[in-house]
Amino acid sequence: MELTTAEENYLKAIYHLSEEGKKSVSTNDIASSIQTKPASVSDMLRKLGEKEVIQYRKYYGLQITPLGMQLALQTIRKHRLWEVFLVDKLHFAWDEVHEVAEQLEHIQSPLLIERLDAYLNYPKFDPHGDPIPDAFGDVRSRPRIALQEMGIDQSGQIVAVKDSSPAFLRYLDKVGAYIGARIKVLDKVEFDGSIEILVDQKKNLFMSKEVASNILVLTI
Amino acid sequence: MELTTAEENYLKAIYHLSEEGKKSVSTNDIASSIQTKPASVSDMLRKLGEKEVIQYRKYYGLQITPLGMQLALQTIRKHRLWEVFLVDKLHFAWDEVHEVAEQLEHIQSPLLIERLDAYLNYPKFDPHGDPIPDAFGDVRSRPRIALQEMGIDQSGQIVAVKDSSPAFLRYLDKVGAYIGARIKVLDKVEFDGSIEILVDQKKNLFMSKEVASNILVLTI
DNA sequence: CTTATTTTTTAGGACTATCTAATTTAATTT
DNA sequence: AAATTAAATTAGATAGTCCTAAAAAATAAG
Repeated sequence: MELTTAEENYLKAIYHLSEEGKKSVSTNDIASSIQTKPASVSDMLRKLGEKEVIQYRKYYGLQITPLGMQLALQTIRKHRLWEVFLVDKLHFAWDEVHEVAEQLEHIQSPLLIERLDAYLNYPKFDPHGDPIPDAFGDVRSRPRIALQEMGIDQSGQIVAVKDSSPAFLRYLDKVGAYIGARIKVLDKVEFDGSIEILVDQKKNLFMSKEVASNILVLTI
Repeated sequence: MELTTAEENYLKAIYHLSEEGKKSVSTNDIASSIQTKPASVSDMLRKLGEKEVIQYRKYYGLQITPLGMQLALQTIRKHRLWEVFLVDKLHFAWDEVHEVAEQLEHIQSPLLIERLDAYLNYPKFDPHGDPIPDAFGDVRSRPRIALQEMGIDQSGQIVAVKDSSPAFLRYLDKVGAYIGARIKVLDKVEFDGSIEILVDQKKNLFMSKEVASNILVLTI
């Protein structure tokens, strides 16, 4: 089954909104997440329903089907592999990759993705720490908690951020709290919720609770 | 100035047909080179004329403008850089790259192409031996002659093929007459026009005149 | 130098994806 | 429960790209 670029973008948006734990995905949510008008979304939902990648009853809402899930994960896989390529090989910065990956993810060539995956050494996470689905769409996402939730003396590895705005990513880069960094909680201040961590066994870092709650850690 | 994917494809086809030495490029030529109908071509020519990438007078023919040339060369640059990437880094075979490069060439990101160029070490030729225009659209194409035209004892380097059909490329690969191979003409048979060459100073190879006239050599 | 043929263009339609404005349905408030 | 508000959908346009069939222009043939 073949989807157009627009259909892939809608389906990806639907998948992401579904994953965010929301009980149901609204037309307006989709419209604002892909910067289009609700009327366009209604049109597309009907089409996606006909293609059976979502189950859709008008006015009642939608549900992504297993087929739709599979297809969305393939697109996400491609997006994240390209991000790894851009950062690891072409030395793009975290906050420069998204727009280009949005284009690259629509290139149709199973062989290309297979080879790219091998070339990048079968990465499991993208530069933002999000897991890369495998060729079958399986995501082995290890349980992650917010840095804010960790206890004193607990150790872990930074694997993702919730807020991936360029400003936030640049801040993290500056202080050395990059994806993959090993950290240990040294102290937590009850009063303001701030936290002190040790990064890579050498650098002490203070963080406000706002920052710490945006950083996801894989605990050891 | 921004062109759509379809416009880029038409312009590229026009550029290539113009380069083939034909005095003028016909609507039918364009139609068959991009596998579409003449009616669609007429439509598009009007649009390309309005965008001033070609000079177009209906029924009289067209001429590519300096602007159009510049844009076509940028697309060709991207196409060929991607081909180098696919072959050098992802180990695609010569005859597997074209279709994928056709898609990749339309990705819009000047930074991406700049970085890709650097990553590939600023290649001057693509895997078929065709020259890669630089960022300004300049092509420094060295004079090349058909292997068939070389004299006995003359040396050179294979830089391109005229006929790049998969079958022909596979044949070349098999006999070791790859792009970049250094060769020397050992003998030429008057009778049938066949030629004997030494490849990489170690392998003797006999070629019919049909094959030899399809191989382009940069003489030393 | 007319007629026939080929080439090219136009006319009109289909399909995708988008929009604004109007309408319909659902949810909320009083 | 009726009225109001919010959300979602449909109607009707527009723009891009392609098509088939018909018409117009240029070229070739008799």
